[in-house]
Amino acid sequence: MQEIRFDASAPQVAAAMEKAYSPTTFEQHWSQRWEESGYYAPRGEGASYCIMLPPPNITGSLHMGHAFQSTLIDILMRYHRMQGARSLWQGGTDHAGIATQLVISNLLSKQGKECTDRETFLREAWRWKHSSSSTITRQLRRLGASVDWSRERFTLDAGLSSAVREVFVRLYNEGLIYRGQRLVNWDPVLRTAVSDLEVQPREQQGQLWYIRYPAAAGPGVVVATTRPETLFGDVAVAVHPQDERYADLPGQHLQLPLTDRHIPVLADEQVDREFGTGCVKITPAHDFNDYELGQRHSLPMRNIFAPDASLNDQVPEAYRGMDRFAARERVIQELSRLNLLVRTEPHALTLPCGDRSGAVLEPRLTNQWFLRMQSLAAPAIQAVQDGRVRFVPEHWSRTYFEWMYNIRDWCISRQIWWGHRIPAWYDAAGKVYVGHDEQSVRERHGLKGELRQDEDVLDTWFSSALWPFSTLDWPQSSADLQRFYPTSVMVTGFDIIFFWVARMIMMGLKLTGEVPFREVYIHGLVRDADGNKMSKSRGNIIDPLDLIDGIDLETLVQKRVTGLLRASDATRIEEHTRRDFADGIAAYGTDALRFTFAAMATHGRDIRFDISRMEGYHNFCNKLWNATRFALLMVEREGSDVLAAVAPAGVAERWIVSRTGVAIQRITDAIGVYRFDLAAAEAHEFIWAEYCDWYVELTKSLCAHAAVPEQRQATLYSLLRVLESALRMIHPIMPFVTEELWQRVAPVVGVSGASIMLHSWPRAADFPRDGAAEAELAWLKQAVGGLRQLRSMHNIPRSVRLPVYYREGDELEREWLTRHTLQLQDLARVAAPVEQGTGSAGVATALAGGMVLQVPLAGLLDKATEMQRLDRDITRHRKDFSKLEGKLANANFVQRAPPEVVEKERQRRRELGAILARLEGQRVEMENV
RNA sequence: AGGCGCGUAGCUCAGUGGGUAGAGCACCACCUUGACAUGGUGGGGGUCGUUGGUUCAAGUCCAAUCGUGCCUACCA
Repeated sequence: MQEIRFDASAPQVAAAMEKAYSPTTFEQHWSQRWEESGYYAPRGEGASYCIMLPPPNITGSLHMGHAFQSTLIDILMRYHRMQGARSLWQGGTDHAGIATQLVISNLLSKQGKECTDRETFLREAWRWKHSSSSTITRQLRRLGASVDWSRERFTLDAGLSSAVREVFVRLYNEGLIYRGQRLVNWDPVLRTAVSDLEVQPREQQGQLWYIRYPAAAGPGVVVATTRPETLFGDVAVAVHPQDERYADLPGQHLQLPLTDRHIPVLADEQVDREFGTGCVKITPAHDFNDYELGQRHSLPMRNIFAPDASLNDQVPEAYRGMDRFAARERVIQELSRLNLLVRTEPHALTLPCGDRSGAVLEPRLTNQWFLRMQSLAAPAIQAVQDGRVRFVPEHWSRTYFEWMYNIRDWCISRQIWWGHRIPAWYDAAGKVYVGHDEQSVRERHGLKGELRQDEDVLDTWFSSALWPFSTLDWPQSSADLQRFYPTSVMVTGFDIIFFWVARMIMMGLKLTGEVPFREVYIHGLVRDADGNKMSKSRGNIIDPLDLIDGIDLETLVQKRVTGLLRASDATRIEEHTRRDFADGIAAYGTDALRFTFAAMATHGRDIRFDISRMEGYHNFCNKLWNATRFALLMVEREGSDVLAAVAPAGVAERWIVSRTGVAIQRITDAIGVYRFDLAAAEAHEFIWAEYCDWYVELTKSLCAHAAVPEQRQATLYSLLRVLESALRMIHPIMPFVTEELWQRVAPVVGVSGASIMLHSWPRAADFPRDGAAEAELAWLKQAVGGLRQLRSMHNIPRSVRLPVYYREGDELEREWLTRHTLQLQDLARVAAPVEQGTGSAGVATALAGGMVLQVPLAGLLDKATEMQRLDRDITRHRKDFSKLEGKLANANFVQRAPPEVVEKERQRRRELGAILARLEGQRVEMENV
């Protein structure tokens, strides 16, 4: 589909451009156009390049982390697409079991619907999913994310669900999945088990209670505990076998307070003699350490909690049905009354909390499904060790190894409804059968009687771990699977190395025999300007779309203070918001946001989002916009086809071409090593500091003085040609503005194509390095800079042209002076022409290489100012010079440093010496004026 | 307790095989010049946390130390 939106030969193109960059006028247009035209789909026959979008949660809306990550992925996708790779960004969403079930339950209870059966709940859940799950994908489109939406997947899709069952069956048949009664982290609010990774440790100031357990005869012992209510689950008290204080205790029995039970004292090395009294109560059903100790000593397990962590019928009648925390109070009261509470002391402890519910978790003995990890981990460790999977930055592999070496079995069953139901069936006798579906189970095992499917669903991360291949039709060996798997790189935050990366590698290797991705690029986490994590409760969240579209202060305040968990936070949040965003947020546009993300994507782990930085990059967009407007205006003014240019390129053209090649190479290299910050910095530097500040300015001068139209055309051709390539080299970072401008620029230089995003990546080889031109321009810049400084320091108004004479300088420099005399006039406001000077009395000087540019004081310049300026320069140079002298006087340096380094320093000393001599001579003369 | 980071200009951060410390923002001065005041020109500002070591040479390598952050484990 060929589409030329602008006819560059029509004179109104540039004139029709808005004077100021205004992203809202075109961004959405292009994002729709690209998607409708199918540009996001893989194309061409190049090598495959594939990235899996870490599937966002269907409950979610786009936050800064998503926006940041998607920007980085999109930079990679657009870059590789332009490099000619057959590129696929596979997108989709995750059903997020617990999170979604929570959202929907809340929704239903708000509507007054109490949902007590699975079928109704799932019907509601799917209805909700269909109506609102596209929020985040819509938002991703606004970012310009070039995801191939035609292949969008959802973890509960039929195909992906079938893959999940297939994996479950295979791993079960191999004995890697097993069911058993184990102590697991139990969330009493959600009433489900969760895995170790879903536990959020939270520090809290608690208490340590010292409780006396009387012996049948004698005083008994004192134990220390942070959870007195669990004493009802006690089955023993343990001491260290070498603890002399209690040497005679093991074997004796104690009276368990508040009950009529007696429990034994036993000896175990696990006991820490230093802690508390050195006697520890053992509650195997409610503590992980006690559980292990219980196993060793074959102790009974007494489960005293119901699923909601209220006390069950294993406790004295008075406590039954009581909430665990109420029970704690009651236990303490009672013990105190019975004089069994010896003392209480404050104690800092870390409580395990559910990452979704926030509830304090209880270790609880339940039947769960587990995945054995040891044998899966070994090859996954190997894959990273031998480089089949490479972490960037490399040090994250340490974190990965650390976790993998100490891996524990994964509890994969959840007692909720929303998710992949476990494909296991029980017969009347409770015997379990695992298979794809009930039918196949019956056939395989010849079962006639009633079968009941397991009520549990799988942990969401179980299906996420399969995402790199389940989205590509695995277990079918599809063409896409062949082509795109293993995928190229996984882009994600360090917070989910374990959740995602590690499990994907294990599952990928186990089920496909291949790693799921060859590289893992770990990016930092976006924080606010003060380095705090962004969160609703802190009220420091920024919605990426507000940065794109803008938002006024009042709306922003409202947005931040509604829906808070604690209403008391509202005042503080409002205050901070009014302070930090006094004028609201301007509509900066997607490209400015993306450029900011790229610029911040260093290899550190915290990314502080600074809105002033974004404002600067929005200005950069404007700069680019206006540079293009200027270039097109120049072409229009010329009124002829710049392609007809026949004159050989001048030195300025050769220079900008050379610099363009360098910029392309640097950006290419930076993206290759995931240094988006360096790529952004290079683009910024090249476009602003080289193209705009120098080449555009030179163009004005060159065109104004061109003797023949052909010269002008040659200059303008380079102006446009370089711009066209510059647009391409920053397209991956800023897709919208580059497309909008490229559509206008490309036709002028004979580059055709439907879209910049389908065009090729610029090649450095097309912009050859030109050392001679670079040296010459460096000289010119130095000359201009010197004269400008002189003007500025002496406060000479712009309107006054400087009379300038030259002295010294070699033949080459005199040639350069002649060649650029007009540019010197225009850029440094020099009065033409620059003649050879006759003396040095009464002049201020600027140095350009070996040449001295003189400006007569003649009432223009102030002697005292000039003396000051000279002194400043002399001081600086002398400091450098003496440092160099010292270095070169050091025999060790001269002997041991590489000869080329020594030579370089000698050369520098010569130059510096010459400069210093001139400055000092100048100073003597100035003094005599 | 173990692991991993970070400490460079007022702020946010670069600094690539050791060889002249950089950018953006902020600040000061001047300038509405025909792409852009969302701009231009010039300028000020850092003994690179501290101490020691290796080296001819250390922001960079090594060790120690201080500060700070995160992760994992433990916490009766």
